[in-house]
Amino acid sequence: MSEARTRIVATADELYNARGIQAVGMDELRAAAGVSLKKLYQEFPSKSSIVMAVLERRHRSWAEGLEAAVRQVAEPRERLLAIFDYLARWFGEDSFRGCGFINSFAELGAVSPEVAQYAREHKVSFQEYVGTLASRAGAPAYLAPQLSILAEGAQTTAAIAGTAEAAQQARSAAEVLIDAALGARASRAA
Amino acid sequence: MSEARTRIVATADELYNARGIQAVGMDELRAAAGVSLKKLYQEFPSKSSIVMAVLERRHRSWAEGLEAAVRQVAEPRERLLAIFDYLARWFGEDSFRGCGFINSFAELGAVSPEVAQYAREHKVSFQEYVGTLASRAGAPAYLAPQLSILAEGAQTTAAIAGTAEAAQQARSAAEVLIDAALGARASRAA
DNA sequence: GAGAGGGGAGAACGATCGTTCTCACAACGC
DNA sequence: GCGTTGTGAGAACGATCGTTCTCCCCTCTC
Repeated sequence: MSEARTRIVATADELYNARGIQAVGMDELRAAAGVSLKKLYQEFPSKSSIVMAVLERRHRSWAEGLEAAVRQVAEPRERLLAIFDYLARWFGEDSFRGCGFINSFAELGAVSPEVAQYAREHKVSFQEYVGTLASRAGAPAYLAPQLSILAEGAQTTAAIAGTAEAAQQARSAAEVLIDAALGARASRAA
Repeated sequence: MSEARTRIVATADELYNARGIQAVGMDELRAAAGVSLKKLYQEFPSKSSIVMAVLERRHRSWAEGLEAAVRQVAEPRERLLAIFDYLARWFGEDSFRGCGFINSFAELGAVSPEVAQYAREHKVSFQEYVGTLASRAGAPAYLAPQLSILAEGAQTTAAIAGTAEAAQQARSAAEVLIDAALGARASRAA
C-alpha cells in the first residue's frame, strides 16, 4: 500500500469519526491529507471505496487493540473483564465519538448494503472473540452474547452521554454475569 | 397542532427511520405526506425543525409505549424485566431499524448541537425512568445504569444483526443483575 | 361578474457534492 | 535541446439539496 494511500485512509478515518461521513467532502479530505484530487481518485475509484477502506482500518485497529489489552492479563475471567478496561481507555480519548461501525451503520446502513454488511461482520467477529474468551473461562455459551450486549451498550451510552463512566458500570455488571455463569456451571458439575 | 402538521411529522418519522435523515429530501417528504411544498414551509421553517419535531414524537411514542408495557405487570421486579419484553416486541417489527436517537445522533450529532442535546436528554430520561423502577423494587442505585446499558446494547445489536434475539439475551442478563442486586441488598439487611 | 386572496404545482436559485477535465509545469530519455 | 509523460492545482460538470419565487386556478366577497 502506497504511503499516500495510508495517509488518505488515516485522515479520512479521523475526519469521518469527528464529523460524520456525509459531512466530509472529497475536497476537504484532499486538503487534510495533503494530496491532489487526481492522486485521490488514482488511489480510490470513489468515496464509497474510501469508506470501506476506513472501515477495514477501524476493524483492524479495534481488533489489535482489544487483543493486546486482553493478552496483558492471564486469568481467563480477568481476560473477559479486560474488554471493559479497554473500553474505558477508549472512551477517555478526546477523539472518542462512539463506535465507528454503529455510526456508519446509522448513517449509511440503509442506503449502502456494503456498509451494513461490513458493520454486521465486525460485530459478529467481536461476538465470536468474546465467545472464545468465555469458553476458555469455562463459561456456558449464553454468557458471550450477554457480555457483547453490555459492551455495545457501554459504547453508545458513553458516546451520547459524553462521559466514560459507562465502561465501569458495564464492567461491574459483567463481573456479576461472569460469576453467575461460572457459578451455575460449577454448581451443575457438583 | 394542525392535521397537516401531524401528518408531516409522522411521514418524516417513517422515512427518516427507514432510510436516514440526510437521505430523505424535502421534496420526497412533501410527496409522501401529500402536501405542497408551500404548506410544508408554512408549517415548519426548515428541515432541522422537522427533525426536532420527529425526535419529540419519537420520544413521546417511546415513553408512552414503554410505560404502558411496564404498567401491565404489577411486581416491581417484573416491571424491570418488562422493559426487555417491550424491546423484544419492538425489534420484531418490520420497520425496526435501531434506536432513532442513536441513529440521529450518529448522523447529525457532530454537526447539530440541538440533535446531540435532544438525544442526550432522551437517554437521561430513560435512565431516570429505569432508576425509579429500580428503586421501587428496592434495588441499589447502581442497578439502573447497568440495566440501561443492557437495553442500549440490545438495541444496537438487534439493529445491526437484523434479528430480535438480543432482547431475550439482554433480558436474561437483566434477571441475573436484578437478582444479584436485590440479593446484595437483602443479605446486607440481614 | 369583478376583484382579491390563498393555496397548489413546480420552476428557479444558490450552495454543495462527487467526479472529471483542462492546462501548465516539472522530470526524464534521447 | 526537445518531445513525452505524469503530476498538481483547480476549473468545470452534472446532480441533488434546502429554500424561495412565480404563476395559475379556485374560492370567497361585494
